[in-house]
Amino acid sequence: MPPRTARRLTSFTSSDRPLYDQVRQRLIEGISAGEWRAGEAIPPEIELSQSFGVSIGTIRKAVDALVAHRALVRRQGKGTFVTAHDIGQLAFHFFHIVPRDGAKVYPEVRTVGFRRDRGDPMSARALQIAPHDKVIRIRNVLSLAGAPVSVDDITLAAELFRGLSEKHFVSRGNTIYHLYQSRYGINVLRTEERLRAVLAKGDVAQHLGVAEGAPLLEIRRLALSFRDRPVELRLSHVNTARHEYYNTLGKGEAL
Amino acid sequence: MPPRTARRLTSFTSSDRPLYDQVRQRLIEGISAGEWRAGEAIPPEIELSQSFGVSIGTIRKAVDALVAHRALVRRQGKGTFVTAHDIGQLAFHFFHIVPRDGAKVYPEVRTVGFRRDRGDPMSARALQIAPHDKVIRIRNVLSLAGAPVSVDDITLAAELFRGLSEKHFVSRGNTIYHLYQSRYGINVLRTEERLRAVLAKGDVAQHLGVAEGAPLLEIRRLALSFRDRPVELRLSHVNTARHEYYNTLGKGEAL
DNA sequence: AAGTGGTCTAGACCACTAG
DNA sequence: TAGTGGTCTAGACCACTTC
Repeated sequence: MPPRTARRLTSFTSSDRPLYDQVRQRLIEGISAGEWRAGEAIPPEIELSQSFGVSIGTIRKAVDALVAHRALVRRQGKGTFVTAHDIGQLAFHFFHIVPRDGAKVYPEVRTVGFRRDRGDPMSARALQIAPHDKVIRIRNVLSLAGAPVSVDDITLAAELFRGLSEKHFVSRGNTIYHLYQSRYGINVLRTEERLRAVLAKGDVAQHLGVAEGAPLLEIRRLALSFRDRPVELRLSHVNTARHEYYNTLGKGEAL
Repeated sequence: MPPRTARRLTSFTSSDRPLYDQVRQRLIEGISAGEWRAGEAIPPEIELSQSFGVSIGTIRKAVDALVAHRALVRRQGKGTFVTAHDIGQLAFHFFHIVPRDGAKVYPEVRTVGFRRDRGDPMSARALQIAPHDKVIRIRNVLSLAGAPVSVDDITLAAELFRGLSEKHFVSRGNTIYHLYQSRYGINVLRTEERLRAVLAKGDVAQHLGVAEGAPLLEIRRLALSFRDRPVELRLSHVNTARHEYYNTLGKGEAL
């Protein structure tokens, strides 16, 4: 066996980071750059192993990390694919409003507002854009089993979503993230959410069909892509009379 | 090299589950049974490898899964330890109330109620005990920076926590889970939480120092141990005027 | 120096998918 | 049958901790 140091230098410049970490980084770059798009397969492990000049075990360790982050999915006998935010269980990964009794249902989305605007200081800071850069503001009303449950006010950096228009929001389901991915190549990987209880008022109360002063769950969500790049800011007001926000901390599966 | 099948039979009865899965299961059993207690080290990998009759790589894969679930922590050069729910970052893993502006602070806990009772149907079902089995009910008031923020009503199966008394709750911090672990050998691994917005009333409002009808965040939390065994049911009412519930979905670290 | 976990390799064989 | 990911092994060497 040739000395490892020599081989490492053929593919990677010297670095103190582990090899699998560098491979992981390269895969991320390939996905971000659109080299492999959502739903497409990345090259087979053996091929990656050869082109990167590392062992298959190292490739597997790099891929493992990306699978854990839901950036990739493995399918035995078929290949390893870039995660697609299609309708399906994955759509629920970032949608946590469930009926207090029954089972999960797909939400119906109705877009009631769409306009271009200048960013306010709060949004701009969250989205990491300049204070008065252009933004797109969308208001959606989400219904479950026919009844309105949540009013979502979405803010996007116009820079990232050129050419976005109201007609793109006719699709079924909560998969705006699928739209981001298929049309703009932006993969939402994780979100940060801040929840509070507030009192209903104004048009939000009207949309939800509740009285002013009714208790609502307020959710401020920031959606992030690779390298924690901010993608979307969303302010939701949820009527929790018949629904609730369900969350599981620690790995979801039992040990 | 001897055939793998022969070796496998020396340690494991025939099974279609992967070896690393069986090793993982055995480690879980050892921890649950108190063979290695919280904060203690499990045997070194090479020793496990020999006693289980599998390769070190297989041991590592089994341990990896337990580390991902926070049941174990690795410390290079020292060993692999059963996770201890001591004061520290781990205490925050299940505590998600943060100031809306400032940084995280340790909550001060004051126990204002402790009594033995019979389970109501709801609690009994969640804790998986018979409808009228004995339970322990505790009420804690959590304060951050001196101001009361949350009223927690905790229900425990008396069967699991024999001899528990009010005086055990004098400790600082949110680490009731440390008490469960050190005194009863029960490791809380994950929680399920259901959040709603409600209106303040009665003694809860008084404890929090808010008017009746103020919006509060209600959290119903079920804490689970190995094999999803229910440990604790907790009903919290949080004043989110100056604090909020912070949650991150998808792996917490950036890619 | 001894002992621990962390990284990496090379290769065998199994399980699943597709033509 | 060929190609993919999934499991498992055996062993080398590195990085860190402790004595």
